[in-house]
Amino acid sequence: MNIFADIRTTIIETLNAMVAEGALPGDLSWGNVAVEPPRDPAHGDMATNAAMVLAKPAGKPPRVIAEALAERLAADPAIASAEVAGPGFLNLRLDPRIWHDVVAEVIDAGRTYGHSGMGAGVRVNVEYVSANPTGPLHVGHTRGAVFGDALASLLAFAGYEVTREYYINDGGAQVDVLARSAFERYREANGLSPEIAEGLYPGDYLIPIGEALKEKYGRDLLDKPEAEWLTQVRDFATEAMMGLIREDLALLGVKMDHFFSEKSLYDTGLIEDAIKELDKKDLIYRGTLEPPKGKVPEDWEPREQTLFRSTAHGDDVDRPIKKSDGAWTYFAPDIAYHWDKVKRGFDELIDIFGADHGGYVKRMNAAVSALSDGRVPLDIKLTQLVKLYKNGEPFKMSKRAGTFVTLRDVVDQVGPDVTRFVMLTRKNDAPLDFDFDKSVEQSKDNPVFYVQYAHARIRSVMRKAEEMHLDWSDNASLEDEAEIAVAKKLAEWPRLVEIAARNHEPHRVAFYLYDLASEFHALWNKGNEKPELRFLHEGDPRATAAKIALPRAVAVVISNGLGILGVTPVEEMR
RNA sequence: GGCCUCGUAGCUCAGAGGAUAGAGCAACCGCCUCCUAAGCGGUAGGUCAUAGGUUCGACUCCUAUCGGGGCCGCCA
Repeated sequence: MNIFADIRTTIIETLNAMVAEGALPGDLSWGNVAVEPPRDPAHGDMATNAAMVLAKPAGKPPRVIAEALAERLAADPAIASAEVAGPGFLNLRLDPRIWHDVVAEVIDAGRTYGHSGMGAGVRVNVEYVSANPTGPLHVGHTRGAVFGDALASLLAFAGYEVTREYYINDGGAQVDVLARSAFERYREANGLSPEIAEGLYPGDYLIPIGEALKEKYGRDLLDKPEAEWLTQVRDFATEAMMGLIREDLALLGVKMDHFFSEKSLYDTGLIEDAIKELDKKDLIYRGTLEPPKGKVPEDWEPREQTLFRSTAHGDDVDRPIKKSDGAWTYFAPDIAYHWDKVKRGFDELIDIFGADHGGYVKRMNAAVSALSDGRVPLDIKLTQLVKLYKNGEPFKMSKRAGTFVTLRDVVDQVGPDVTRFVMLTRKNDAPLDFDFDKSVEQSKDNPVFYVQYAHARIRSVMRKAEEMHLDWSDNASLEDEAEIAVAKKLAEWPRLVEIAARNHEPHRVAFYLYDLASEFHALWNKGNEKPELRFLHEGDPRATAAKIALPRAVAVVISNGLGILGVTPVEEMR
């Protein structure tokens, strides 16, 4: 039940009736007709802009249309009143019964309240994290992981068929570097001193890998030339790193449906296939790029390369897909990977990139557009930097000094729930300040606890109600405006889910939960002044059952919302 | 130089083209013999960076400018 959608349907039906009667011309489109909560509650329960958007195409003044619409809508039993206001808004007041229906519906639907049909039959692939398998995940990856995971859950909640996917960059030069770094640790394990040359990965996390290599190979590899051990060590180290990464993801509660190996693309010839596919569309050619404008790299010299005509699909310049030595560029397997996604039949693709990969958005969009002939939309969401603080002071990180903060560091210190919630209380494309101390602070300064606290309060009350052995009722007693306000907020949930899903913006869920918790806390405190508004009424199971329905419904929605964010709703906070 | 992104209260941030732009923090004033005060109510705080444009209507869309951040052939 989405009362905004329901009322919109009523309005559309009424408009169609007006067309049938000749009160409106027949060639109108209802696409821009919106029904939304009014900013000012004094304006009623919901408002529609129908008269204003139809005024011009219908050739009638907005207020004339609004009056006619109002008259008809007022006849609907669900609508208590319809008033024309301002430039042509139609403010609707609903039959108060509707709020009782909402509460009953929430309790009845439980975990499914807010589920939407908007994604029915739509297969969407969400690719996120996709960190190089060369070390543990760090803070930046954490944000992408949380964001992608919440977005995937949100889309699933909205009815989409979602696949969560991780692209393993195990085919490029960086895993060779990993192998060489691991080999030094292997030498170290065998009592030799490691030579961590410039460019190798210095991190301690490779020491156990060196030990494991010694365990497996003894001293056999020590005197062999690189060519003889590189592949084995690389595969071994890559697999170990992916094991590490899976553990990190598990710490955060992130589950992937599918890990896709870049290396597998080389083995299957999919890259050649993908490029052939582009070639068929006349999008591959040999050519020389213009030097970049402005600052020209010192060693720049014109070279003939194999290029993808990405400008034909909205990119700024064509992109090389082969290096001058004939090897594929990084972009080529990416094209193949996305082609594979298209071939697997996804209707929509979503990629989560770090902001530093923003320069790749246009070329990836061009590739998917070309490979799917524009049929499959690709939405690339960029997650901005996370700035770490400790008690208000910037927390310095240095890769060189080895003091970069890992996902594990963060989760160990503040826990997965806080990590997730904090990272979702900001739009993905806005930089995020993350303060280790403030994020675990148990105060209203901290939205996580504010929302959790609302849930805990409700559960506490419900436990006490259990002891009264009452007949749980779905029929809520809603008299006070504070109660109605909470019920109205609950009614907005299905609409919020659709908006958040459509925009690929899970942070809206976090902000909604904060608002809902706020309405709830206000109602709770009103019980101090007006004891009749309390949820528990000692010796009166009937009154208790009626009053407790509303908070029960709130707990359901908070639980559902936190579920999307991947945060555990707590039973108790003491 | 080009592209992307951001610019909203002192601070941190919300805001599907809709009405008088909203929260939290900080400041000030109140509320616990009462279901969890980790809470609530109130006061104060604004040229939505700037200038144009699109239209019934712009914080929102377009153009230009200013400012912060990111990226910019054969690295990933």
